[in-house]
Amino acid sequence: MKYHHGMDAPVTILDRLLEISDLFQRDLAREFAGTSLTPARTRVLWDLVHTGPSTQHALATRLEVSPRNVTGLVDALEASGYVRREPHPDDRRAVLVTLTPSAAELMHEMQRDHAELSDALLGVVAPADRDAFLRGVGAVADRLRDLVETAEAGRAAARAGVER
Amino acid sequence: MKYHHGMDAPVTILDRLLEISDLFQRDLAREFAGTSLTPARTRVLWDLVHTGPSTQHALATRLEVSPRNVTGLVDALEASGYVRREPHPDDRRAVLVTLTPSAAELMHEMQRDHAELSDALLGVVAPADRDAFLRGVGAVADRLRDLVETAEAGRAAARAGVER
DNA sequence: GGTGATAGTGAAGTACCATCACGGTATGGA
DNA sequence: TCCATACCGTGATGGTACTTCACTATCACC
Repeated sequence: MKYHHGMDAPVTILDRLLEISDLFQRDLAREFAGTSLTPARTRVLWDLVHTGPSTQHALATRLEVSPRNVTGLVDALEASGYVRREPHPDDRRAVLVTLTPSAAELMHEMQRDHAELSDALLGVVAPADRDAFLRGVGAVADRLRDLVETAEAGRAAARAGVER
Repeated sequence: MKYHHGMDAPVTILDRLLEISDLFQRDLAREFAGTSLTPARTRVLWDLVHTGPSTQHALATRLEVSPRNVTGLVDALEASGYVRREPHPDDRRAVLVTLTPSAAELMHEMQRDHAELSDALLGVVAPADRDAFLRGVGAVADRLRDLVETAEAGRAAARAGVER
């Protein structure tokens, strides 16, 4: 009973939840293999179809990445014809990133597929279990969100106190 | 009713599941901020504590990445003192990647934390919902695994038929 | 003892992300 | 009106995570 590395821990719910996300991301990546779309670039398009034309700064804030990174992502998307940079009507510093019609079409299709997949997955849960399942997932998500939030707040406080 | 980009789609279960995974990964990243550990390198350690000393090739197979990539990850882990490369007893081409004692300790601690978190999350699900919740997560994971598997098999078949 | 697979790595390239420095623009006073 | 300051985007630079291709060293087998 020293190393017991062969003693595989049982598969926990957390493992299952992580596996689900992993499978989904793998599927998404496979879907766009061969195109110039990548997960990060798709995230940009996904945001744009939800919020409409946006400045790069706003995009960076919502996606929680650096503005510099957005520049690169938009560069790639623009080169492939998914988005256009248009001048901002009343701020000459900013640009408005807008989906091209074909990209908008693609993203709407993706939204439909996403909703369909979600329904299909819910469909495999036994009807009697469905409500409890939804409540459970919601409760876990809420709790985790809470945990991460306080952890980040704690770290931010520690940083403010100790550093600089 | 043309673009309705402001028309936010409702949050689906799939969204929730993805959010859970995202939160978890964010928490993990935050935990190792400041150290030389990163998600990919942690994955290597996680595998090693589960399976014991391993060749890089076996590691690459299990993690589903290229052997070349494993070289780089092990380089970094070795430089930071998490693993050692030891000669394989009966194959002079191969090396055995082994956890250093302190890294083994760290990973066992991580296993405990992981199990604890999993329990804590299950704990926030109402007791009456728990069984249905577990069945639901299992069913969804199984179905998704199935979907991804057949999708990949289909693509592999198409590639074999059309290409080269 | 040669031949073909196998283990690991160098070289080169892509994607994603960060920070820092800088130029252009907006904005709110003095 | 003019200036300080804050803000938008991007060039430069660098790190991590991944890939494929070419190459060496070794193994395994006949």
